[in-house]
Amino acid sequence: MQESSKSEARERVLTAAERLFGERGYNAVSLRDIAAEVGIKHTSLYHHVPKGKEELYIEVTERRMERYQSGLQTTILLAGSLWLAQLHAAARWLLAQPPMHFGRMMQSDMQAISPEAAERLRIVVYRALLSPLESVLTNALAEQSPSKQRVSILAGMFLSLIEGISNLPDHFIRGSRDELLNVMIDLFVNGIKPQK
Amino acid sequence: MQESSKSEARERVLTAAERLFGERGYNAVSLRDIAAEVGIKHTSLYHHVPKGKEELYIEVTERRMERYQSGLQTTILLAGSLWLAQLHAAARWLLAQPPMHFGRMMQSDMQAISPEAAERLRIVVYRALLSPLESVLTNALAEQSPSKQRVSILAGMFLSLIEGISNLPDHFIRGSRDELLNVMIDLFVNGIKPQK
DNA sequence: GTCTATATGTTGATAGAC
DNA sequence: GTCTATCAACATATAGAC
Repeated sequence: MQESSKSEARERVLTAAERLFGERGYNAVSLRDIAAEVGIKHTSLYHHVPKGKEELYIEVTERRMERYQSGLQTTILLAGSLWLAQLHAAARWLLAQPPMHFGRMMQSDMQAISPEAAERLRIVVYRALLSPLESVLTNALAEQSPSKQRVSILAGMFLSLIEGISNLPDHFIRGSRDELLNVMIDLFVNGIKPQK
Repeated sequence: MQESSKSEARERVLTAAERLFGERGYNAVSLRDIAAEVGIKHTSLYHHVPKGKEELYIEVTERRMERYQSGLQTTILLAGSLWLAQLHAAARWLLAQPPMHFGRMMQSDMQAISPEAAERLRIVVYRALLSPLESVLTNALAEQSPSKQRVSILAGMFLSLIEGISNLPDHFIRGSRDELLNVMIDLFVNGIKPQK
């Protein structure tokens, strides 16, 4: 154990990068910012990530997405066998995480890296977030034996609704985000009309 | 008419800036990009917008939002008196526009400008997009006499669903975006269950 | 693993000629 | 209104010493 092949210095770099990229996005984070957070000079980063900023971004984004996927799956598993409870649990878990900034990732960060890397990452991101939700929705819609296509679309819309809550400026949130979550789930399950 | 106080050269600058900022976001557009589109040098921009890039961004974003507001209102007005038709018309109109990139605006562009300007713009953006939808939803929920609060939230979620469609990578769109629109409206009105 | 020194490019901005 | 010339600041990246 005295030789951690994935050195712990490198781990500190990745952790800092993941946090900063996640919070501010690709363009708004410089290598100097990341290095400063770790307490080293920015040129030292190249020892850990020889190919530079883009490689760093790709690596930490993949890490992050793996954590999203397993976190979501675990949350759903622990929520019991009722799909409505699973849906609530998934939404609550997602809102408890640092904001995804899904729209920014897709429309800003992906544009700033190479097209090939962007295309790969887009798929990774969608798979990580959609597939756990798709399994829940397949249960929810069991009596309708819905198409995989439709399940995917509904899962995407569920994510959009979650993301919308994060995008709201504070002025529009009188109550807590938990209340919004309930309104959101109600909308998703029953549509516009029933207040409850 | 021979003296257009708002000179037409300035107009060309604003038009180019509006398009580029809208497509790529604040950080990804340089003053040189905008100038090149107009066919002038980037230093000439300062004659039209003395305070520089941020002023330019604020001005064109406000313009854009005014057009969104009036476009939405007109669309809804022309859609007849049934709220469901109004909702469809609003959604179709929004999807026919150049993508809003709502999430990117809120999470990336707003972060790149001064906090005071960002706070003002956030409110402008939300008012422009939400208020026309709120009027439709107030009709839709008439029999429930819903709170203004709830109507605002639902309008925001409607926008999130629209935005979600723009954020989807092409791989996830087998059919047309029009089909997605129908699925989306169905979800918004009836919830998850009815296939239709 | 981290440093210093350095190369190279891009950005937003100003001054002043035409 | 547009230009040229110029600037300071900041970015990513490389080479090599310790």
